[in-house]
Amino acid sequence: MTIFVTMDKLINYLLEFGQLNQQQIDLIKRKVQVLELKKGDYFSEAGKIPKQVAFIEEGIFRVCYYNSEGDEITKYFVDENNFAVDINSFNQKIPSSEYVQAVTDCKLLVFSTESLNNLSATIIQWDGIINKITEKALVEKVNKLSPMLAEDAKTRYLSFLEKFPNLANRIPLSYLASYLGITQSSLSRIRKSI
Amino acid sequence: MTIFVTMDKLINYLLEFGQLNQQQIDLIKRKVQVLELKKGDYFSEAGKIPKQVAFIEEGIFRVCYYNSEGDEITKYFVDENNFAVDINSFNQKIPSSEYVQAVTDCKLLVFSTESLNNLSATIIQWDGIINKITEKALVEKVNKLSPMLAEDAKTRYLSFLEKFPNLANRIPLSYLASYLGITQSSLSRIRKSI
DNA sequence: AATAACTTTTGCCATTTGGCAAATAATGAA
DNA sequence: TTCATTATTTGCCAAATGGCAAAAGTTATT
Repeated sequence: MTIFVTMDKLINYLLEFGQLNQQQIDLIKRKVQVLELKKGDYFSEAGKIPKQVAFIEEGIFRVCYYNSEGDEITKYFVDENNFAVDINSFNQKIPSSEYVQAVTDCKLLVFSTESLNNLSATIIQWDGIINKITEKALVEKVNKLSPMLAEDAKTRYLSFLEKFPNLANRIPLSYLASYLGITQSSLSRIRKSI
Repeated sequence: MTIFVTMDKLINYLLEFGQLNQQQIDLIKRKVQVLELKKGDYFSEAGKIPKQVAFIEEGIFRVCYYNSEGDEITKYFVDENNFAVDINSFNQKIPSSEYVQAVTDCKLLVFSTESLNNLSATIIQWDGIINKITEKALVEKVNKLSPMLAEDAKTRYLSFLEKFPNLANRIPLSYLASYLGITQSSLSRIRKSI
């Protein structure tokens, strides 16, 4: 007996980027593993779980690193209905200095490296779909980051609220501040001033 | 008689991302068009030249847009030995609000859309190579932009100098300032303070 | 309910950056 | 060379942000 899991969100997401027949969809579903993480858990970190790709059904991730001054920087957030792309997997020689953490409780659909290789070999459109997804995710990141540099702190916060109306209140102030490139106290004051 | 153009930089660049035999290399060379732009010329702008992909043999591009306040923002620079990726070509429905300008005199190798389609259909590795190049370029952009947010203006400038030691003195102050997200006068003062 | 641990707000002041306009320097064209 | 144009620097002051530490507020645990 197979446990019934719809994975609708994932399949619909993939179908935005290419066509798949029912047989292929079923194969994809079989290659996916359900994973739940609690708030604060690490998805990717020293050894624990090998680098894999996760589709976030519910919850928020953040991708972080420590800069040269030792401050923890939140590079970006990844929310529902998106893949957590390991941005450095293209740079495979250098071990990633980044880690990925669940900001809220998360429900994930995880592809292992083997599954990905298998799907790539079996489904002719797979690589194309994954490439489109990756590129779109990266372009979005650039398009989010770039205008932030020209904005002052308040505008950055307001833009963030506009783009992610339902994210700000689920993220600790400190994470958001480090993403926006301002201090906690400044963000607190900015929030007050609105 | 064929004009002899080596295109070494381009070919070597492509070979970093995948293997190509001599026949394929010759085909690629035939599909490429040499284009020279003068400082200040636009590579991509309202209609003039249809969106194409350029490999920069010599010179510097900048990709710009106007933000909601009407300020001209330099989103990023593209320098020698890189492709000028039209970041919004993946978003084809929306006409790009960005334009691409030569910051210095430039020597380019240009692929038209037809050439790209043709190469894609003829050379089996082509799409894979292009995807790798695109992803690498985008990842680099994210990795450059992200830390800038956490830095103050002076540090941003110093980081820029470190990463592009031979770029700063070839770019007008105003372009660099808008890339760094600071005003001209601030950048001028910062430069003085060093 | 009480405690501890953590998160957010606040106060105080120094520093950084911006806005604006004028002065100076550099560049290009005649 | 000289003039016009453009780019850069500077002065002045206001506004924004940071640094640090204490206070207030939250949350989780016992």
